[in-house]
Amino acid sequence: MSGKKQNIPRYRQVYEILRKHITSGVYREGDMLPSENDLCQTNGITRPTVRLALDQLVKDGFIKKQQGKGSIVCAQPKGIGILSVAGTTTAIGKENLKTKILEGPVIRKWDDPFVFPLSEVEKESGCIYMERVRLVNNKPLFYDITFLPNINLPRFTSRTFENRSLFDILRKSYQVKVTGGEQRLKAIPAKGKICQHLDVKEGEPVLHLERKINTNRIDYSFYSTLFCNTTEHDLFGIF
Amino acid sequence: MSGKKQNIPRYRQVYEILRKHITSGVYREGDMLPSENDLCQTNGITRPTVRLALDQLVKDGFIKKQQGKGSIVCAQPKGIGILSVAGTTTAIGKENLKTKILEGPVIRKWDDPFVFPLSEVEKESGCIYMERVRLVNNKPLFYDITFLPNINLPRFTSRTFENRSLFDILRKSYQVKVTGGEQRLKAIPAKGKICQHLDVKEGEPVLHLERKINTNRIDYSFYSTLFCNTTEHDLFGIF
DNA sequence: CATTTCAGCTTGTATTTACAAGTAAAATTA
DNA sequence: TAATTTTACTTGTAAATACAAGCTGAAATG
Repeated sequence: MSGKKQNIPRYRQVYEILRKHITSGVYREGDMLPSENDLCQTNGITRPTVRLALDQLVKDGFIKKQQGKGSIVCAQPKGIGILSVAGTTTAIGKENLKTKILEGPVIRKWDDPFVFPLSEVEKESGCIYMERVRLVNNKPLFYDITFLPNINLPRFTSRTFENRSLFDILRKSYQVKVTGGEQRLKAIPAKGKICQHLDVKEGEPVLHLERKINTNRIDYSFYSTLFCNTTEHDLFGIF
Repeated sequence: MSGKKQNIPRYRQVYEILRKHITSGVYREGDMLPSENDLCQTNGITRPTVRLALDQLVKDGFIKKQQGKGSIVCAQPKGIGILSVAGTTTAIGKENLKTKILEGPVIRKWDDPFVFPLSEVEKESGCIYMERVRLVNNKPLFYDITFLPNINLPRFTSRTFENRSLFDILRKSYQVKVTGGEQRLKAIPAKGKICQHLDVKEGEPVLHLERKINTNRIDYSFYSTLFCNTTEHDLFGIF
């Protein structure tokens, strides 16, 4: 036997297949996807199941649907897809992205007060703290401070994060999948560490995001404070 | 008879009812919604239909679901929900929001080049141009420039927009519903008209959004350039 | 009494079936 | 030929049904 027999839903499997076909160029911008009935036959499933897969693709911006015609493949966004669900790494592609660790991961107390309300369990457990800088073409783009509740993440602080995706590590080593979250953002003048890490002048406008990121573990969320230099790249999102 | 007999899908009706119950406080943060089977009985529909309504509520951030337990009502965001689908008006509530028209709506040519690629039809038709300022508690928050393709919107330029929601007018008078869109954002230093309209100092950081907004009319999108003073309010979004 | 088992609830996934509504091209009609 | 109608496709909405999987509390067990 090859791998462990997982129990991934059929609609999820079909979603992954179609997504791969789109990102790898089997279907290109403007192309029609096979009709829902075709996809039923091809994959041996029924229409409601196919539609679950397609709904997800619509939500992620890969296709748009038109009644009476079909599913049309969309252009892939060129910006930085930080606003949609997916880590930074998948959003810009691994080629030009480097991750530098500035601090941590270390276990420490939460900031008090913290930007988002914390449960008692979270407060007691303390947090895993990490500071990173993401560079695109060797220029600093994100200055990212991550806070993870120190709950059931054995040996986390001794792992290597340099040039690795946090989301990937969480998913593959701890079965923690990101399902969504909330964010608030504003434009602020750069100062202090932000200037230093993003290589911008004092007072220069930078984007400031505060994100709460939810996972498949009920009541397990983690938090990220993010500063972004948007002079060269925009942030991109669909809604 | 009261109004015209419209043909709104059942799942959409149920969505509107539940949404109203949540926003008006019938259900409060942390409350459980009735179970899916209860909602079936109450509304005389079946589970797949109920689930369509609930899916939409999840997407909009009103509830979160947990297998084995139920649907839990979420806290309503306090920021400005500009990043999710819905106009600014519904996002902050009508109470404190005023809209001031600075210019238009007038029919004119598109900017060339335009931020988003335009189809030939859009280019030929010209655009309806409008500049507005949104004030919260009488302080300017958004400076909004709207571009609508001049296609099949009779008498649009002679309508009154002062203190009215553009999304509402489009939906009620032209049956144009917003279905989603894409946006790119960055932090920029304020200058010129932006300083003037948002009442901020030259060089002060403001948020700059470029949005393409899709509708239920196929191939009908409109565009919005938005500057936001985020010193007092953040922008809020879920993903 | 403490622990385990189980029954009854919840949401998640999936099938099958049916018809409505929108699109486009073929077939018919003037 | 040109305009109209039909037909055959597409996606959208909806019902009825079934079982899996997760949660909770009551009943049975040690």
